[in-house]
Parts: sequence; C-alpha cells; structure tokens
Amino acid sequence: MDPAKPSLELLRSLTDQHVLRALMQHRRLTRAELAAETGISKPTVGESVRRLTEAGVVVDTGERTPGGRGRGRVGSYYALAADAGTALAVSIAPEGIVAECVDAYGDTVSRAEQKIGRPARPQEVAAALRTAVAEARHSAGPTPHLAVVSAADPVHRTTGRMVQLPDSPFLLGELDPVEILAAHVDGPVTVDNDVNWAAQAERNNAGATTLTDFAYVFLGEGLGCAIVSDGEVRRGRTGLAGELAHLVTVGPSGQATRLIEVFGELGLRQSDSTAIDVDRLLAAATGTDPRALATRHALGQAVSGILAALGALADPEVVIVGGPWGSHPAILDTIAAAATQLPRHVPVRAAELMVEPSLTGARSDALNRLRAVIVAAAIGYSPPTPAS
Amino acid sequence: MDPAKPSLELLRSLTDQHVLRALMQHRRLTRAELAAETGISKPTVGESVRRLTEAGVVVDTGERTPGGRGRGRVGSYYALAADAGTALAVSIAPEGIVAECVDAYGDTVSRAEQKIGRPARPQEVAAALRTAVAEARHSAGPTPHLAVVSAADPVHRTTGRMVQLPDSPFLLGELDPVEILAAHVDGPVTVDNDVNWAAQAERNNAGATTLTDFAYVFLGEGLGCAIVSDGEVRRGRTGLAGELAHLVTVGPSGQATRLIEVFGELGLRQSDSTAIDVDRLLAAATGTDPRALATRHALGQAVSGILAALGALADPEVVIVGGPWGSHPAILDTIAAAATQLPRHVPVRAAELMVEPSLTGARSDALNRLRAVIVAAAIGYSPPTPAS
DNA sequence: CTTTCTAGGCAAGGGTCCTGCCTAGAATTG
DNA sequence: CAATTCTAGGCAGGACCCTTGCCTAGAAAG
Repeated sequence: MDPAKPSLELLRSLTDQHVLRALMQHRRLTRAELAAETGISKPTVGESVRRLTEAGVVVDTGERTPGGRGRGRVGSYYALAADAGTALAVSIAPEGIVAECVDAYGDTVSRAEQKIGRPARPQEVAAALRTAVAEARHSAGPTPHLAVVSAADPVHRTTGRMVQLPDSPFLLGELDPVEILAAHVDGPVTVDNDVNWAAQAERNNAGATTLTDFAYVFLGEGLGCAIVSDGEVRRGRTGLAGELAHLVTVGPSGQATRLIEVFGELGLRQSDSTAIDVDRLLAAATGTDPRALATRHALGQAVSGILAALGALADPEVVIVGGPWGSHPAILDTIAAAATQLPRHVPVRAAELMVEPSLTGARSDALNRLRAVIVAAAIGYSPPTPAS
Repeated sequence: MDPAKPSLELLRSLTDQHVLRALMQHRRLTRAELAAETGISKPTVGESVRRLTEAGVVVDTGERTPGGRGRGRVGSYYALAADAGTALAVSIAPEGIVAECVDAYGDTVSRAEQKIGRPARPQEVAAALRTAVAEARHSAGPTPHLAVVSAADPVHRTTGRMVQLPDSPFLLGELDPVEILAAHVDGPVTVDNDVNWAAQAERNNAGATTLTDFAYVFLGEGLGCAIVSDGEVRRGRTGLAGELAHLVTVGPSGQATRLIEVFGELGLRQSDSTAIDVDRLLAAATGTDPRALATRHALGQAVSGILAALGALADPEVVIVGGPWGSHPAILDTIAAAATQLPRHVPVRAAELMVEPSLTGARSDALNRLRAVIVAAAIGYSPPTPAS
C-alpha cells in the first residue's frame, strides 16, 4: 500500500522531521524561528523541541540573547546534539585514497589521504583504505553512521564489489569496500563508480536550471559514462551501465569496431594492461602536424559513435565530457565538431567541476543519507529511503 | 520541503484515500470489510464513508445481505459512485485507431475502432481519431477525466506532438493528439510512443518477479526501443530516447554504419519512404538458401550492435525483442546467437504480449492516472503525481 | 520609569483516531 | 419454536495532536 497509514504517530513524526530538517539547514534556531521556518505553530514546535531534547537528539546550545536583533525577550538557540553523528565519504582512485567525515550540516569535519602505488595491488589498496578511514575517524568522534564510496572501477550494484570486465582496465583490483568498511561504520556502505558520482556532482552544480537528463562521458585510462535520467543516475541491473568498452563505433579506417579496440589499433593502449596510455595519447593527438590531426580525427570519430548511441538511447539534454584526455581543449573541440556532423545534434560541453568531482558527488550523497538516518532514528516512523 | 506538512486534514485525507483505493480494488465492500482491508478502525472507516457518501463520491449500492456468508447482521455494500468517471486510452497506429474508455475498476466500458488508409494522411488520421474517440465516449457516460495516447511515431515529451526525425519513418504524420483530444477530455492528455507503452505492458506482465531494468527492442517498419530503468520507462529530455535509426552498428560488409542505412544497403527499405519493407525483409531473410542465410546474418550483426550499445549504456537484465520481423523465430534465433558472441552477454527473449501490447500499456497507465485523479478530487490534499 | 516588543508558555477548542461495548438482526442449534 | 451464536454498525470514552488566542517575563528604546 503506497500511502502511509494515517495515525497520530505519523503526524508527530512529521512534525519532528520538519524541525530536525530545519535545524540541519540552519544550524541553530529558537523555537519561534523554527515555527516561522516550518510553518508549524509555536506550541507544536515547542512540544517537538521538548521531545527531541528529551531524546537527546537536540540540545539547548546555551546561546541566548538574539544579539540586538530586537528588544524582546531573549530566546534559546537549539541545535542538533553534538553526537548526532557523521557519515564517511571515500574516494578510491589510482591517484590515491581520500576519506572524509561529514556532519549533518554538510561540513567536512576531518579528512585523510593515502597514496597508493602503481600498478595498485589489492592488498595494498585495502590497507591504504583502512588507514585513511581510521585516520579520518580518529579526529571525528564516534563511529560514522554510514559510508559512501566512490571507486575508479566498475562496481556491482547489489554487492558493492568491484568487478573486472573484459577489456576494461582494472585499476584497483578485486576489492570489497563493503566488507573492508563494515568494521569502521555503523550502518550501510554504499559503493558506486566514480563517474556516476562525478555526474551527480555536476548535476548539483548546474545552478538554477537543474539538469535532469544528461550524460557524462569520462575519457581517461578507462572509458566510463554516467547517464542521468529524470534527475537520477541510472545504473542498470548490475550497476554496469556506462561501461563503454564494447560499444560498437567507427574505427580508424571506417570499419565497425568496439570502442576499446580503436585505441589498440591506434597504438594508444598501455602495453601491460587494458588501460589507455593517456600520456601517449595526448602526445600523439595534440599538436598541428598531420599525424596528430589524423589521430585526433580518428578519436573524434570514435567518440562520435558514443554520442550517437547516447543520443539514440538516452536522449540527453547535453553530453558532458570529462577526464584527462577528454577535457583537453584540442580533443574536446574535435569531439564537438564531430558531434555537429551527427544527424541528430547532441550538444557537448566540458565538465565544470574539476577538483575531486567524484568525491564531491559521494559527499553530497553521504550528507543526504546521513540526514535521513538521523531523522529516521529520532522519530519512530521511517519514510521511504532513496534506492541504494 | 519534501515531507508534507503535518495537519489533521492530512490524516483525514489519508484515511479517505485508503478507503477509496480499497473500493477501487474490490468494487464493493461493507464498512467492516473496509476496516479489515485498510487496517483502519471501524469507527474511523465509518466516518470516512459518511464523508465520502455526503460528497457523492461513494454510494450505498443497496445490496444488503452478505448472502449466507455468516449469520450476523446484514451489512451495506458501498461502492464508488457511478459517475466517478472514466479515462480514455487510445492507440494510434498504421493498422488503425482504437479508443477505449476504462473506469476506475480497470474495466473497459466501451471501445471503438477506426481504420486508416496507407500511407496515412494527417488530416485523415485526425478525423479518424476524432471519430473513434467520439464513438467510444458515446456509450460511456460523461467526458473522460483524462486521456492516455499511444502513437506509432516519435513523440515529443513536453508537447505531446509527433515529431518527424531524419531517416525515421513517419507513419502518421504531424499530429497533435493533445490538441485534438482537448475537446473530448476534461483533463490532461498524455502521449507517448507505442514501444514505450508496450514495454510497460511487458513489465506489468512479468508476474511475480517484476522487471525493473530491461530494454524492449521493436523491429518493424520503424526501429524503436524502450529502456526501463529502476522500474520506469526513461524517455530522455525530449522523449526521443530509443529512436535507433542513427545508432552506429556493424554494416553488411563490416563497416561502421548507421542502423537505418544497413537496410538501405540490403535493399530492404520501402522505395518511397524511410520505412523498412517488412514483407520484403521477411521474404529475403527467412528460408534456408545461402542468400537468406547471409541476409539474416547481416541483420543479426546489425542488431547485435544495438544489443552491445544497450549492454554498455543501459545494462538491462534482458532485452525483449518484438515487432513483425524481430519476433520472427528464424530472425530472433539469429539475433540471440549474435548476442552470445558479445563480450558482455545480454540475454534476449521474445515479447510475451502479442495482442495490442501498446494499448495494454496505455490502458494501465490511464487506469493509474484515473484513480489518482478521483482520489485527488475527493480529498482536499493532493499527493505527488507520477511524471507525465 | 514607561512603553514597546519578542520568546515562550498556558488554556481552550476542535479534530482525528483508537479501544471497548452495545444493539439489531439474521442464521444456527437444540 | 426458542435460545444461542455471530456479525455489521453505532456509540461513548479517552488519548493525542494541532491551532488560535492570550498571557508573562524580560530586554531594549524612549
């Protein structure tokens, strides 16, 4: 049954939820401000504050006088209890591991980084992950309520494990972040691909006109893609939507070729792995000599096949291109030029977020989940949670 | 603010909503049965029934005696008022137009069909549409509350108009179903592509294990595809997700080719339009002679490119193939065989629903919307409606 | 010192839901 | 046929929630 069963308990929990969310957004408020903010009457807000204070979720901050705002009676500022808890946002990438603790206000209260060697050995990555998380936790109070992990490899949707796909670079190796973090976290561990998180960050970044339907193509050592439909990242059945390696596209000499093989034919793959050699690619495809021009053109043609597929299957408002070589101006221009040749035009633009985009996306998801957890714990009633 | 504001009105509307939805599902119930069904107490249900009866939404059917169910006191059966209203479900296809009125119980209370000539002339189609709808309305009481339309052409998401795309067959022509039906309907007109509706019907049909992530590929005169992600059809920004004509795939001699051009190279397109000649295709691609085998193989290769793109971008649990030539056993076998050659395996199966699949999907959506409209009209409070 | 103004609390009222009990009326049973 | 059993519906009482309106405490302004 979709609509919740009516009960007075439901009403009360709704009130508490409004109060809590207002406090999360505004940090500290008096009862009167809470009433104005939520639209709920003063006595009801007062009751809710009393309940939440008794439950230990909300505390009187001790701050009083509204500081010359008006001449009336002083009010008491209330805020979330200091032990409301935190959430862990973690980024696992070949460049290193970053672990952050965020609180319910969205503040990053601690941060730890760990380098990892190349090529990464799973054991080493797991150890570095544990170290980074332990370090981040150390300066951030008790066990976090949950973790959100961004990983630079394909992630299985239901298990959260990293999976090796044929012809895809496997940068970090067989890793089970859920198992590794279970000991450090007091709740669920959500894992997803770094490109998906970057896309979410880009969506949130899009200011007034929120993007609801777009694609984010990441062109680096690996070839990834996130598809946002109706405002959400769509991951597919197993979470592997957006793994582009085997998409059929235009090869260097016009033959139908799997995308990953294009790079083999152009001699741009790393010798020892399935990854693309970004340095060699940039060296070979940028510049003004005819050879570079030809390589660039071949890349543009190959990518235009991705764009055609995205246009046909996802109908995005825009395709955002990111990644070390995808965002290179010369290459991006070539891609954009190829896009205009498509029968159905697909706008292309560069990613706007450049600093830790995937961590940004994971962090914002961690914040949403943390707030939901705190609200759910404080009130008896549990509303539907976003899909993991 | 996401959660609804707490108020006693909200509680009451929730109660009424439960009662109404129970009546929609079970046609007629006594107060006691309603209480048992909804889990709400008898006095509360009694109050709700009194309110809804006074509002004219619910009526005492006059039926009394529970007919030997027990020995107790006789109960009064209540049901939705007869004038609760209907919704219109319309299918517009080259084979003809079908218009149905469904009531809140999901019963089809009237049905009208209209043939249209080939090739279809927009004026003629519009006239046939008006006739069919008028006929369906005639035997079904007052003006329907809304209409849901399935159209065998690309449909623009925000306007509901049919749009002509380059290289796509345009079977029905520039038509504006929203404008045409506005006079016949007392509310919103929802229009979508026939393949999308067929996919929804297939999803609902999937019995116990509801499909949440799959793709439906339609291979007929036109080439269409519906992508269902997280349980919903994803239409993209303009509603044109799934228009496969320009997807890059494997051509007959291995070159990268837009899907629609494959049929040109094989000589399987109708001479006067951009549509595929299904009869010629079936004649050329079925049978055991080497030539048919080669054609079938070429088609299989081309379709396998679609499957690769779907696997890469949508990660479906299964790809359902339908349409006049896609569901032909010999061709489907070839497609399935080609699918097993893909690096990432994509299961393929034939569509299960064969009779009016798109009308079935549109009808079930019309029912959902009708119920929501009736509930929203009966209670003051309006819950979030599904995206159009 | 008086006035003005605001945060918070109190009281009353109206609504909603629930539990528990009662009644009417029909079928079953002795 | 009369007593018993059983059920739909209604009533009373109580608990709870939200709101409006009013009051009080206390600080700033005049």
